[in-house]
Amino acid sequence: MTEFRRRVLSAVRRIPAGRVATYGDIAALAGKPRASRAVGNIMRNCREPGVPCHRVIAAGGLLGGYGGNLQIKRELLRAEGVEVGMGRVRGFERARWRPTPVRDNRRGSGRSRPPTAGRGSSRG
DNA sequence: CCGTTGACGTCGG
DNA sequence: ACCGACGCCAACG
Repeated sequence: MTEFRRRVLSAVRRIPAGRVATYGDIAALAGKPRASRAVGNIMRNCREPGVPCHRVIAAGGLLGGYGGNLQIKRELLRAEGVEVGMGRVRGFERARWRPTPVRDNRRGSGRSRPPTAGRGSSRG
């Protein structure tokens, strides 16, 4: 059990029913906004009880994957009130879990983009 | 919107 | 310990 791992599981557990979160969000909550992949891996072997890995979807509201049982994932979400379309969540932005509701005075900004380091750095 | 690219972290053989 | 695969994401052209 690594620090990252437990953080991810913890973040997923924090996802309330009727809402969804993306791998990137979970990864970010875990402290690694770039470890979205790792989150997927952790979810894959999601054997931990109480971890609603079905509430974790891909970016853009895409269901993502569920060991090929996307059907199950879809039903689970729908059972919680999350409308799911053709492999995509309806009102994804609405159902997107907001651990930090940016209900600040200013609007439009506030979302700091991660320093996508590497882009054009050393390739090959 | 599509294809390509760079990066993190974990699992399985 | 090494390598490939993965339920991915953001950015560029």
